[in-house]
This record gives sequence, C-alpha cells and structure tokens, in this order.
Amino acid sequence: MKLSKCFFKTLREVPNEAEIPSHILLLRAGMIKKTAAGIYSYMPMGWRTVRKIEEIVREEMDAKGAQEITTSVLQPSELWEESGRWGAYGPEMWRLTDRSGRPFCLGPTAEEVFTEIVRNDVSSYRQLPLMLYQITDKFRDEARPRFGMMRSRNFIMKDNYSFDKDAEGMHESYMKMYDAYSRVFTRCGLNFRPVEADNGAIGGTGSHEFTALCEFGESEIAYCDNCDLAATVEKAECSDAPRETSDMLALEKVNTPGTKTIDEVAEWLGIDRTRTIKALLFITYDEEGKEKEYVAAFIRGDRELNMTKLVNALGLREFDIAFADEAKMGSVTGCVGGFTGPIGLHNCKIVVDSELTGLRNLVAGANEEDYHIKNVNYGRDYEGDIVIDIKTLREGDACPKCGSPVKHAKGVEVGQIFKLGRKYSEAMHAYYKDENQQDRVMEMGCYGIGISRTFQAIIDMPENHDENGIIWPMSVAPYHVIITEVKPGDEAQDRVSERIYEELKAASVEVVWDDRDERAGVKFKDADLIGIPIRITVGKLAGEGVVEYKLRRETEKSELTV
RNA sequence: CGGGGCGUGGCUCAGUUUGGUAGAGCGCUUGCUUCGGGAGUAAGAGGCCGCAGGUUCAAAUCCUGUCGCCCCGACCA
Repeated sequence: MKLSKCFFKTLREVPNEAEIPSHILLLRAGMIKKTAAGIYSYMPMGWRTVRKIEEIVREEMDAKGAQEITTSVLQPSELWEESGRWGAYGPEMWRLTDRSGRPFCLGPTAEEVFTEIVRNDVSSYRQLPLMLYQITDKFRDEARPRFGMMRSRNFIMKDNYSFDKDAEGMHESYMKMYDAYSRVFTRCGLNFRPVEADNGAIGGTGSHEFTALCEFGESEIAYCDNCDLAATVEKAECSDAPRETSDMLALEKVNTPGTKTIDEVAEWLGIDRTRTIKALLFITYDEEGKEKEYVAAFIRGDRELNMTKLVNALGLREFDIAFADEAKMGSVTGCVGGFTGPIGLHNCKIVVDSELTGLRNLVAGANEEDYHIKNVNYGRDYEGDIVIDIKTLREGDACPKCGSPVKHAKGVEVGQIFKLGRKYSEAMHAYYKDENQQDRVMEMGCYGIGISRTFQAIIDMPENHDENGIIWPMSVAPYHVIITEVKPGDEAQDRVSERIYEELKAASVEVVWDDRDERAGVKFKDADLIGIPIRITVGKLAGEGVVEYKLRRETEKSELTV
C-alpha cells in the first residue's frame, strides 16, 4: 500500500471526546471515527487490525473443532419468547418492528438463534458434541456508552455455542474454550487473567471472565498472591469474621441524636464500625416494572454490599431492584433514614449477611429517629428470610481460600465463557436421541470475545503505547513494515524504496510505503502514531544503498545495506 | 435515570460575565523558500456560532424549550 493512496488522516490534537490512551490514540491515528454515542466506524488502518484479531480468533476456534457460520443481526421475538428472555432482557435490547408490526430485535447475543438452528438439524447423539461460532456485530443499548469501543452500543463480538450430550462433555468443551481464549489473548499481546465470574443474567452454572489488566478498565478483580484465587469482585466469596461466643447482653435503647451514618453512630457511641449493623433498603420490581416488595439488607457496619450477590440471592434481574428513597423507607420503617434496624421490621423481605449470625451484641438502628439499640443478636432479636453472603471482598480482606490479604486490580473484560447447562436447551426443546432411543436435553456452553474491545484494550496495555502513539504487537499490526521515504522524487530514494517495497511484498510481508510529499518530521510522527512495528527509512544514503532500520518498540536505529 | 460540563469552519479553542461588523492556531488550496522528528512566508477557500421560540433597534452573547456530546454515579452476559 502506498500511503499517498490510503484513506488516512491523523490528528495532531487530542479530540475532545476521548479520555483514555487507547481511545485518544485510535482517534488521533485515524483508525476509528465516531458516528454517534457508542457507535463507531473503522477506517482502513483500524479495520486491518480488527481483521487480524478476527483471524487469530478463527484459527484458535477452528483448532478446537468449532465451525464458523453467520446469523442475521435481525432476530424475531418468537425465539426470545421461547427462552423467556424477550421480557427478561430489559432496556438494553434494541427492539424494532417490521412493516406488519411484527417485533424483532437487533441481536445482543445469539443463544436462541443457535439453539434453534441446532435443535432442527441435530437429532442424534452421533452428531454431538458440536461447536458453532460467528463473528458479527452485536447491539446493546448501553445505559452509558463510554471510552470509545470499550463500552459501545454496537460492537463486534465472536460468540460461540457448544452442544454436548452431558455435563462432562460440556465441561470438556468449556475447557477447550478456556484454553483457546488464553491462546487468543496471548497472541494479541494482552496482559490478562482468567478469573471466576458471576453468570449474571445469562444464567448457568459456571463462568470465567478474561480480564486484560489495565488501570482504565471497568472490571475489578480480586486475586491472591498466595493461592490461586482470582475472581471478579462481584463473584469473589468472602470469609465471615470468626463466630463469637460471648454472652448475649440485654437489649438497650440509646439516644443517638443525628447519627445517620455508621461513622457517626460509631463515633457517638465510641465503638468500632465492626460492632454495628448497616441497613440498606431496596424496592424491587416485577416483570412489568411495577413495584413488587421492599427488601432490607443487613451487613456489618464496615462492610460494603455486593449488589450482584444480593440480586442472585433474591432471584432477580439487576434492573429489578433500586435503592428505596426516603419516602419509601419511611413507609417501611416508620422512621427517617439512618435509624433502620432489623428488630421489629416487617412489611419487607429481610436479607441478612451470613457473617452477622455469628456476631454478638452489635448496635443497630431502632427504627425510631435519633435512637439505636445496643446488644442486638441474631436469632434472639431478629431473623432473616434469607441468610447468605452479600458483602464485597475488599482489598486487604482475608482471602476466602487461604487467609492471606487479597489484592484488587482493574481490567477490561475482553472475553467471558459460560457453562449454560440446560437453561436454553430445555426451554427451547433442544433434544437428541441417545444410544437407547431416549430423548435427552443437550448441555450447552456459550463463549464470547469482544473483538472491538480487544482491539482497543491492546493499546491500553502500557507496553503497547507511549507518548508518541501506538506500538502494535506484530501479530495484530495493520502493516508489518513502513517504508519512510524521506524525499519522494529523489531518484535514488525512489528506486531503493520501490525495490524494498516490491521485494517485501513478494516475500508476503505486509508493507506500507510512505511516499507522501510531506516533510520527514511529519512522516516520522505519523509512523510512530499509527504504531507500525518496523520502520525502514530511505533517506540521504539511499544512493549508496544504505537505509535505516528501526523497531517502533526500541529506540536504537541501525543501518542496513540493500 | 440522577449530578456536573460542553456544543463557534475538518481538529483544538478564544469571544458569552458587560448584546453592537465572527476570531486564532492546526488542517486544506496556490506560489516562493525550506526539507531526517509535526517548517517559514504570501495569498486564498471554508462557519445562518447545535436547533426552535422569545426579549431587543440589534443576540454567538440575555430568557425558555429542545436535541446532541463528554465525565461522575446508577446500570452493564
């Protein structure tokens, strides 16, 4: 490719819309353009890299026996009605109707479509296991798109689906993908960690998230240097404080004027926050979005609630629960916020963190303004409708596996794999006949890689960018080599550039020749910005058959005789 | 959806407080000089100041509404 013919424009200044390095550099390098909030177009250089990533993914998927197909982004509502997700998916789904009023959606994922395809054509155990995948645009109307393609409303995703005879087969398929994903992200030049993850709304029995470690990521993971714990913060289990055996003391109502927060209560009473009970009130909604019931969650005063765990405990969807406002709170507790406690609380579902059941003589709100109650004990004074771990594992907390302090890290979720089990195959009647002519339900798994997100995350790796621009790993670089001809029109430079260009092309090296009529400085800046791994500069010494060789990743230059 | 900020040539921004001929730098076109790390110079092209109402002799500027975009939070397979 001659750069003079390439549709390509770089920006000198940082576009207003970008904040993080990868987004800034993609825009400055002219690799992507914004079309609307969370909707991007790819320019030639950027698209080449996307296709490289896709090719790596294809190779690794094919190597595990998965076969590529493509399904339409338009999906009819009937399929989603069958799985029960048409109602359950929520506001993220782009819904539309055809001219006759029939409802469709732009596919946010494709479990239903793949299950439908497989159930029609697979009827025998002899056809299993089966893995199918596709690389297509996906659509999710994100509440808040941000950071360019990190969280966009239209993105490229590789999704595949495994169909197995039984749970053991599903586990094998799952592990194949675990392995394939590790290979994909390694080849793409990402510093990543596979971590245990919550299955979330997609359902199923197990999941891992592949997280590219990076300070700008939106995922937070907890890990332990002393053992193999690695999980998303939503998923990570917490170990409870040791059970206490001291005597239960008599309840005592104390005046605590104006102490609405845990810190204020603890200070007023001169106690540690760990001796208090924190109350959080929620309102839940049913499938139609109508208010369903109130939920009070209780955790030790110093803990943080883990919303994912709470939602799972209640069997809800994330968007079916919200904090209760002051007015709603009052209708449950008969009191202003800040003095809510578990004793005597009714008209709501009570969820108690498991840790509280083993602690003695804590301080809780009295459900009466300016009063708290001392010596509150689980079992004697209150009980929960649900008792379960609903707290967040924080940095420095004891590792639930080995007890060492856990660490936290930020990252970008570039892929996730799920054991779905029978959730979709059962709902959609994906059956096969086994050796004994018996109908059996297929065991499914599903596996996703955010291609466009990976594209951007690669750049955010500290080793893949510097103050001058992108430093693409060779495996995904838009071109391997850039020939920077300092002075096009110079007979010797033209001749040498052309020869190198033709020879590299003949050797299947992907090469771009900067033959633009620009000053050398501009060309060097652009070459650095777009991050081509190898630069060959054809300049003054071209007449003597000498050119300069430089790696984008290194600072040293060397001379080559050609 | 709550909070904050911003919409002025392709890009980055000034001008808005205190209403009075729409500006700069970069980019683009042409000429001359320059030419190995984002050149200098001269001459140009390009904007109904997001949109719609209103106030006023007069609105980029004041008022109301609306749309879009960004950030924080909520939310997020």
